[in-house]
Amino acid sequence: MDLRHLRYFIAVAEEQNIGRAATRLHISQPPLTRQIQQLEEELGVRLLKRTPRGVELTQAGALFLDEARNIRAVVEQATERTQRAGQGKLGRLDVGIFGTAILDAIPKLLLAFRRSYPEVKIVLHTMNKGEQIEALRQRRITVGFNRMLAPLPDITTRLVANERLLLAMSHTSPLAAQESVAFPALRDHPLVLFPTGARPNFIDKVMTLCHEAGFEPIVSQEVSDAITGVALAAGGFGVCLVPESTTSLALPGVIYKPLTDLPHHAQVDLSCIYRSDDQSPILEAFLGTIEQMRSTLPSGAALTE
Amino acid sequence: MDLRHLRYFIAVAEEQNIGRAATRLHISQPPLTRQIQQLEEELGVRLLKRTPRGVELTQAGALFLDEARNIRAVVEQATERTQRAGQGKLGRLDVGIFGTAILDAIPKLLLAFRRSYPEVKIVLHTMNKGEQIEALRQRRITVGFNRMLAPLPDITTRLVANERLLLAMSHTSPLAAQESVAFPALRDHPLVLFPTGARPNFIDKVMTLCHEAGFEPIVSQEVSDAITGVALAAGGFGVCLVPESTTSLALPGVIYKPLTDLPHHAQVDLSCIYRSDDQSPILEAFLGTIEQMRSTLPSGAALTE
DNA sequence: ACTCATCAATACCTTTAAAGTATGATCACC
DNA sequence: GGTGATCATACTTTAAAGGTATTGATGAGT
Repeated sequence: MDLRHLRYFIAVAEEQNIGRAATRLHISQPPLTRQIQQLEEELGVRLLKRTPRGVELTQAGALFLDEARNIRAVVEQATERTQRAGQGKLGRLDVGIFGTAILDAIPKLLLAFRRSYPEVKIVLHTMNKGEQIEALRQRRITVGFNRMLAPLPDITTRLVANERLLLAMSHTSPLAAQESVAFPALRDHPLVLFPTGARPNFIDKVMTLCHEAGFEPIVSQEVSDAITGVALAAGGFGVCLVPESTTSLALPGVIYKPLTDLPHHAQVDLSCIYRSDDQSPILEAFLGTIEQMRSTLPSGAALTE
Repeated sequence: MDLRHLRYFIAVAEEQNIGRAATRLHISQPPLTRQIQQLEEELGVRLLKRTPRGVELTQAGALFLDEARNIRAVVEQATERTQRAGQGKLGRLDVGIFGTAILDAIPKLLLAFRRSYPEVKIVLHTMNKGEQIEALRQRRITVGFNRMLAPLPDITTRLVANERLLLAMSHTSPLAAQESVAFPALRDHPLVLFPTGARPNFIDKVMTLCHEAGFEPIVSQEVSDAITGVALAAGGFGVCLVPESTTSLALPGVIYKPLTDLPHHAQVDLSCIYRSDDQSPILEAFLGTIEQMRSTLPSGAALTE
């Protein structure tokens, strides 16, 4: 049986006349007669009763007419859904994010994407840098977000935003009175650093900046993530260098101060990563959304990749 | 798009390899490649990613695989249901019955049919003789039950049962003391007759029997149906001749007595009627059930049609 | 009762498209 | 850098759908 048989049968059933149905189908009458005979033979069921004025449906034929119309609708829907999936409009996007990536840029991006592609289900997976790479390779996620990614052959990195560094501290800190803080002044203040974990990381970056400024920092504590770092700073453990987006994290007693006397490269990137060979239209769509969002993301617009 | 395309695509998706899928489908590899390309082109969607080791599904392909399997299942079910309908095992049987046909034979028949064909929905329509003929011609019912049907060219009549006549009366009736009643004795007793309506009817039959026995009956009352007739008899309006199956109607104060001295043809038929040109397998099945039930129906077994 | 009109079915031919054969291109894997 | 596996392409064969002409059946109208 063929979809053609169904189409033909529906036409014949609706016209109650093989000749008229043939005209409607833009074929001649004899082949239509044969196709219907074929269908009846294959099913082993008489679908039509031939009368001198045309044909009429048997009970089985009436039932099959319903079924045929249903099948036609199911096929149409399947086609349409598949086409939407092929255009990246329908499906699922698994995103790997790190703990504090939930701040600022990424929610904005995901909301913008969801607005454009409401039928794509976004699933978030919290995982660290190494886990993201692993998950990308195993296709458990389609895209990941992270900072300071080392280049890899099979994973493409794409800069989403570049953020300035700020200093988080307790409002009781001796630096709290200043409008801004000169970076070299940090030589005399204990630092809370994060994140521990896969290298290179933000701790390495801060250490390098200090060395470039000609001092060895006093490390008060190394912690796993930004939230813990800011919390310790609030508790008086020291000051904590953070990416600008972290200011969304308004813990009680925490204040953020801009830094001066920093080199131009003293910024921290936020990038997304995906498999280099991934052709998925949903990924395409997501990267397109990032492109459109660039101007609204911190510094991103001003930077080349 | 064709069901063949779906079948082929499912095989390819399952084998993840066009060559192997071709083997499984008992065709060679190139036509299969082409059919898949055709499918992709028609949908405008890339369903497979070609790799050196075979093929793998894209997201859209994975979705289409689900859809294709679903369509296949829907088509299979449609086929099966249609075939059952063609065998009279699935569908609907509209039956016309008269008021007191609900007694005895007809319920037995309907129950037996439902046991053999549980997926045929039986719909009962209470209507009199004329309405049944009309409803048959308009296809609102497939089969009707009635008594004393005049032959018609487009309606076939088939005897289901032949019932003896009994006499219904009040337990206070002067005839109540006898074990049985000789028919000619009715000349002195007022009769309740039924049914009024389309001729020939049971009233005509009773009148003829009286005339044949050499008397003009005293007609106490003519009523529309057996229930009313028996009820009036119970109320003392007279005695009432009824078909044997009416004894299922145990109204308070009613007793039934056998009749003697009656000619052999003093029986009343119960027949079913259907359109002579009706080839419906459900009707076939129902007539088959009647055939099987004959021996258990009153006198039916002993009679030719 | 007979003819005509209508419609489905059949016979036979044409055209389209699916299946087969042979071969080429690509890429991992030794 | 060959070798084997896999998909794609070119070309031929075959099967099946479609077209034309005609027949057969049946009911309506004269």
